[in-house]
Amino acid sequence: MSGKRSLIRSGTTVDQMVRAIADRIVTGYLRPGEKLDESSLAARFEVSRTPVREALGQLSAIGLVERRPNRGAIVAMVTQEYLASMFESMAELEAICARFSAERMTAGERRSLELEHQASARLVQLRAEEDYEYFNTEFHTRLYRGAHNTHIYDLTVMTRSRLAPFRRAQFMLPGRLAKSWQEHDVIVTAIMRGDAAAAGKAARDHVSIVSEASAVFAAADAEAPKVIRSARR
Amino acid sequence: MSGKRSLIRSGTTVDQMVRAIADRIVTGYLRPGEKLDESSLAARFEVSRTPVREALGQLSAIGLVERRPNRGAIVAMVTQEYLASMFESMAELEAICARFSAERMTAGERRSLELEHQASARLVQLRAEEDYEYFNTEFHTRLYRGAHNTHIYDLTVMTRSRLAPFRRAQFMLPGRLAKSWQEHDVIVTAIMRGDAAAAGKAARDHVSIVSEASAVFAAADAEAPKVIRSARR
DNA sequence: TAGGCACAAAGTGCATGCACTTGCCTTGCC
DNA sequence: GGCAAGGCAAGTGCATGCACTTTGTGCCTA
Repeated sequence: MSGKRSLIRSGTTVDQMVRAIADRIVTGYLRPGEKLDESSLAARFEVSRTPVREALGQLSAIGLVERRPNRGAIVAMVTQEYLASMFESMAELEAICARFSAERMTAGERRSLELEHQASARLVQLRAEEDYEYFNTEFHTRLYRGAHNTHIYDLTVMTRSRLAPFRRAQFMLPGRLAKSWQEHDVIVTAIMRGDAAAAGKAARDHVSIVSEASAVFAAADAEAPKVIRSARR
Repeated sequence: MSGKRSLIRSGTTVDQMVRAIADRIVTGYLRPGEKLDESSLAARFEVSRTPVREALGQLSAIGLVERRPNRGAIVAMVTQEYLASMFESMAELEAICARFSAERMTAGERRSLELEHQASARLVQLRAEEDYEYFNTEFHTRLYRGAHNTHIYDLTVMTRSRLAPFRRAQFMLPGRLAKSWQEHDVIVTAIMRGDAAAAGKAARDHVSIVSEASAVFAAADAEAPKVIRSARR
């Protein structure tokens, strides 16, 4: 085993496990409440239980998984109340980022924000949900970076990843694509004007709307946390 | 060894290690840059390296320690730039908490906030830095809780603990005690009025001032990250 | 039939051991 | 005397093993 590993490995084994498991949680492949069995995960990724345990520990430290002593780990289940608090926080964090972005983005950042935003209009016309989803993520990341505050960036990205499992399919709601673009447009305009207050408010409103759109799915998820033992390799 | 442990243990061994190490970091007993040797820590706490490793992993996940693959762990060193970003985030987070507190605190929460605040005036007159420090922490925690948003609470507490090593001795600056109380007073008054905007602004300003006060010490710390191997038991 | 008791199986928690990496120090060479 | 190569000690990374906890299941009893 020792020899084979080095071919696959990029960081340490533990890091890989953290990324692998986090990715499956964030993308919704592993669902809230689902059991995370150490031995199965170890077998699945062809490592021993030790790095799996460490990975689960780290994931629980950042809140993506929940660990009950002697009773194993599950993908973090989130109460409706805590979920709401995360959405609200997200709105506030994005508001801060937008505000700071309006004040601090460099000319280059502003330009590419605007360009990309205009380019994405096409995706809306084409109703290209998948592609727009990708662009949407990029757009928000630009805001986070534009705030020029690394810690806010960290907090925001962290919160977003914890929310990710609950905001899948937000663009499936009819007309959501176009509305999203228009809301982005308000934010971009405010930032280009350097109007911090307006940018903040627009960003907060935007997220609030997304929250409500997502809440539907979140509720559905919470009701039926099907426990599917991941079997395939 | 196996038998003896159970006497001491409260949570799992790993949890204890996390708390123990985090505590030493937050209180400044372990200083930024200081080396965290797995074997020494294991010996010191009379456990094997495994739980120590897991604890270090978790602490690195939340940013309190830094891990270099194959090269051990150190107490997280923070660049001046990142430190500044944390202080700025803190100001924004506290502003959010204060705003929400003004809107959402229950009558009981408002009452006890005000009472405790008034009571602390005595500590200022007595120049009881230590006691005031404790009260100060309580005061801010009340704000975080008063926001009635668990996730914001988590983010804020987390950021505060990461800042803790750098804000020691903030009340040693002459006159800081009285000024701090007055700033709190502005916040309390705004909250009692239910004036969210004013409360937010007052909280932000308050933290900004603390940041500047702390920055002095932070800078001093960063210059001389003495590596002291913790020896006592 | 319901309630509990004991035992078994599964799975977690930690200790230990070994391979590997890193940094330092020595040795030999120019 | 300076410098590179090689070897050594210290320390990390992961695998494995064993003890302990939890949970499920069958059997016994009232």
